[in-house]
Amino acid sequence: MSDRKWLGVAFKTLSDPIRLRILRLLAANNAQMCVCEFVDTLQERQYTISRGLGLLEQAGLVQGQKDGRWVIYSLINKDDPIVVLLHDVAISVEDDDVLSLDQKRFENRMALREEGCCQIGIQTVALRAR
Amino acid sequence: MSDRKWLGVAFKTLSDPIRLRILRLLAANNAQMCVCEFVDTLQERQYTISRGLGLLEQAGLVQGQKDGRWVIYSLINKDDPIVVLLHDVAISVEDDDVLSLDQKRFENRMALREEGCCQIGIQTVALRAR
DNA sequence: AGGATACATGCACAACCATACAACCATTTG
DNA sequence: CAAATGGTTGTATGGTTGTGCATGTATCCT
Repeated sequence: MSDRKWLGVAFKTLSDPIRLRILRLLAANNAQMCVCEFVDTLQERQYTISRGLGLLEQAGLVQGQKDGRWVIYSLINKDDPIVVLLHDVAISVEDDDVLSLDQKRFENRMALREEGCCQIGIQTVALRAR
Repeated sequence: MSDRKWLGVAFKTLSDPIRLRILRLLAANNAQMCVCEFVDTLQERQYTISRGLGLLEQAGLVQGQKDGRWVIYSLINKDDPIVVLLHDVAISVEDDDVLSLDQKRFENRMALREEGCCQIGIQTVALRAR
C-alpha cells in the first residue's frame, strides 16, 4: 500500500511540531525542497531541520536525493493516507497562524528560485548552524 | 470542521501505541465501549487504558459518558480525518499482528455483552489495578 | 590548494513521558 | 452500613527525546 513503516511510527514522527510542519509543507504543495529552503521557510535552525528530515526519512515518509552540494527532499508517496490528510488540511489552514505563515514564507522563498532550483543557500544567516 | 484540537495534539496523542490501538478500535468498529472492555481487548493494565482514554479525551478525539459504575467511551466525530484514516487502515489490517489480534479479542469480548451492554467487568483479573 | 557553502551528526543536558504502585472516588449489592 | 466493583488520579522513577553547541563530510568556487 505504501512504503511507510508501521502507522504508529508515522504518528510518532509527526508528533513533533517542526516535523509536522515539514511534512505539511511537502504535502500541501507537493513540493521538492532543499534543506536551506526549509530553513528559510520554517525559520528554524539548520540542524533542527536536518534532523527532522532524517527522522521523516526513517519513518518512510520522505526521501532525500543528493544533487551536488544540495539535498532535495520530496514525498515518497503522495497518495499515503497521512500525506493526503495533510494536503486536505491545508485547504482550511487559514485559521492556523503557524501553518499559514509557513505557507506564505514558502511561496516567497520559492519565488527566489532560478530555473526551478534553489541557488542561494540559507538567507536567514542567524539560523545557520555555525 | 471537527472538535478535535490542533492536529499536532492528535498526532502526539496517537504517538503512543496503546492510545493508537484504542482509537483504531473505536474508529474501525464505530464502537462504544466501557473501560473494562478495552482492558480485556487490548490486554493492558486498567490504569494504562484509563489514562490513555483521558488523553484521547483531552485531545478532543473521544468522549466518556458515565453510566452508573461504568464509563462508556465513544468517538466525538467519526468523520474526523484521522478517524477516517484509522477506519480505512483497518481494511488492510491483516498484515499487522497487533491490530488483528486486537480485532479478534474485540469481537470475542463483544460477544459477551448482554442487551448491548457490558455487564461483567474485567475478565483478565491480573490486569486490574489492584 | 584553500576557503566557503550545504548538509549531517556526536555529545551533553534538560524536559518530557510512560509506567508502576498505591490510594482514592463513585456506584452497586448484600 | 460494609464490601465489592468500575474507574480515576497522585506520585515517584527510569527511559526517551528535543535542543544546543560544536564538529565533521562532501562539494563547489576562485
